[in-house]
Amino acid sequence: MPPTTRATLIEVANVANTSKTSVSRYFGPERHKLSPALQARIKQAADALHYQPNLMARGLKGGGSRLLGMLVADIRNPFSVAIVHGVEVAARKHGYALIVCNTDNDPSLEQRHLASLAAYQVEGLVVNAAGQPQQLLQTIMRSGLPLVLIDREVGEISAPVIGLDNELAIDMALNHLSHQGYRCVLYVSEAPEQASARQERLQRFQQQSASLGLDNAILTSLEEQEAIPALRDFIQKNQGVPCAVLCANGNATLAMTRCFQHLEVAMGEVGLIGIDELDWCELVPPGITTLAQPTDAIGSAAVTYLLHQTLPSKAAKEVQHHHPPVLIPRGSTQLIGPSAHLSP
Amino acid sequence: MPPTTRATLIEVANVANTSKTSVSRYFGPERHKLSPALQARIKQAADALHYQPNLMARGLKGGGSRLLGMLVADIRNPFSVAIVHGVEVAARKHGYALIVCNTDNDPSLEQRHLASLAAYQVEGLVVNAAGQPQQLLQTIMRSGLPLVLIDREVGEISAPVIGLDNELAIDMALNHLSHQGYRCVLYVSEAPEQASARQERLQRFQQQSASLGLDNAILTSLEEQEAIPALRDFIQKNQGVPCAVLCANGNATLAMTRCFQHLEVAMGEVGLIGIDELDWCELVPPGITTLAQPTDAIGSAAVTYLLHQTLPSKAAKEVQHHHPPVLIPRGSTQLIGPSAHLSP
DNA sequence: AATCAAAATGGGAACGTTACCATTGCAAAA
DNA sequence: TTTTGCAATGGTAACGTTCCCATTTTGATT
Repeated sequence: MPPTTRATLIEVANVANTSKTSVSRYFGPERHKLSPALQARIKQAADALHYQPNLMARGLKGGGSRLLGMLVADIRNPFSVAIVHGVEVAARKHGYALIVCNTDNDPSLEQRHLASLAAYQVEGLVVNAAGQPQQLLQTIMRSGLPLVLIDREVGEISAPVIGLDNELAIDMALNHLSHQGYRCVLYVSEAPEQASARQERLQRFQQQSASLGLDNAILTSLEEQEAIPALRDFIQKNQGVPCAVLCANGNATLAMTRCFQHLEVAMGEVGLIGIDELDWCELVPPGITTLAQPTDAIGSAAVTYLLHQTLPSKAAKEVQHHHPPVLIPRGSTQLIGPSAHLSP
Repeated sequence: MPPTTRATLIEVANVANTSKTSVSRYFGPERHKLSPALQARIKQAADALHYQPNLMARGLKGGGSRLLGMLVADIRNPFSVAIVHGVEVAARKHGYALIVCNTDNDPSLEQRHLASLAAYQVEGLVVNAAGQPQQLLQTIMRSGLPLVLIDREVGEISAPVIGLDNELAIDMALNHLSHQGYRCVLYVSEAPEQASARQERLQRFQQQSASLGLDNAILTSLEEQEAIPALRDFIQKNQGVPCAVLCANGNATLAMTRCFQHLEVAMGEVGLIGIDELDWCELVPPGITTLAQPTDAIGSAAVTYLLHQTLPSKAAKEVQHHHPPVLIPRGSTQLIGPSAHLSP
């Protein structure tokens, strides 16, 4: 039966008949400096005692806490969860654990979390921001803590932003719609002021829909009172022309799905495509076409970037900042017949 | 401009013209022992230096790491996420941060995570287990680390299990179905061997459906090859009797939704109710009736329990282990007319 | 053999905190 | 006045690790 208290470095050293320094080396990056014989002795002793380094002590002395911190605006948002998952997997692969803090979109909570993450001596910070905690982030960056932003910029902060290749995503969506025969597109997004990604997508949409010769319209509210009439008007104004709706993110897709159902518009007859892949997109008949974000790749890139900052050893190999989406075509962009109309 | 390196206790003490002990007391539970004057001086100094206690050092010395660990079987499962959210909120309320480890249902990963959480000196552990890491958990419990299980038992581990009141949930589901006029029920669950919650639900279903006088059938596979014929047979055998399907969890609901769509069975005409509330349940027309788990309450109860173990000061106030679900009625259990049949 | 460099190992100090015990000051009890 | 007791404060030793430097051992070179 193992003792109730955890074994320490010193105990291992005693059992292995060596010094704490050597044992420390064995568990650190200098193992190769030990003779094979000593290594074997230490391994045996450590196994026998079930030794595990105390990360608090390590973190204290400057060996690094092996902790990464992550700030998430809304942990119940499937996109955020997917990113968390990606970050966690990547962190683990590098021997780091992850403290996840959910801010529930509350800026003051965001501040407190940020402070407490610093208190835990995290070695890097992944931020998927809700508010604009510029000041605090500025301070943190100045303190030398590596920082990476996911999906959206924060004010003037000069930290890298890792996320979807927004321009490519819009291009892919429009190409797909155009290829499927749709000729005019309604773009639906939440208010773009607060989030740089939304702005990029919107701007690219305006450019590209024009250059592809597609009629276009824009809706920047998801409130039913606005969205339902907007959708109805859009369809009526374009009688006879195959219309489609492009949703800038999962929330927009959700809202538009409701609108389609409310107006009893048949998906496909009017096209629907959304950025962000969600569980239910394949369930709502006839299935909603989406552009899935490569969340694992994004998470992994974020961690890679952070660790390159921490250990300048590895040459700052370029980390990819803009990641391409994956098109998942489903029934909602299947135009029935080349010249389908709204029924008269 | 704050210095690039973080202020320490000693620096604060110097500025406030006092000793580190007093500063330490100020940030600990003994603040009241300090005179108001000294408190004010310390506060001023700490604010000026942006002092924040180094939790690594605190954790080392034995003041507690203020960390809780959580093991999640599958972080992309919405139910798990909801629990994580609940635990995180509750932990924060008590001044604790949460390290979330996702095991992706991989038992070996589970073991490694468990070990590493111990290495971080977490003060308590919330486990939503995938495998049956009995041995490791046994060791951990013996080491005195407070442990709480969510949703399912693990082998013989004597840790408390906090989760849904499974019996009540089944009762509520059956009562609802019966009240809506359904007279025979197909119960769908994943293989119940591995998870105690599934067993409890299944057993209660057998008891209660009998005692309510409902015909019943049971399906314990979600594979389409099995599920589709099972559903078809169930409906055909009960021609003329209003039938319903009761899904034991979100996965089952998902699988059955697909089966309904595949067989073109109209929801409502054949009832559908599921345990676990999911985003898309209200989107699939006519909306799927669910029993939502009170995930925040469950998470909060878990944390409360853990902290009561840690600080035996607060009398071990009873923590609730079985939490009642919330019924969310939708169209899928709306029987059209009191004597609806399958269309002939 | 003698010398030297390099490799392998060990000893102590430090990291920032809290726990424990000692000291101080001051008011109430003798 | 003297004692006692309590509240307020301070000093020192841990906690378990890593880092720096000193020491020992090894093996190659003169």
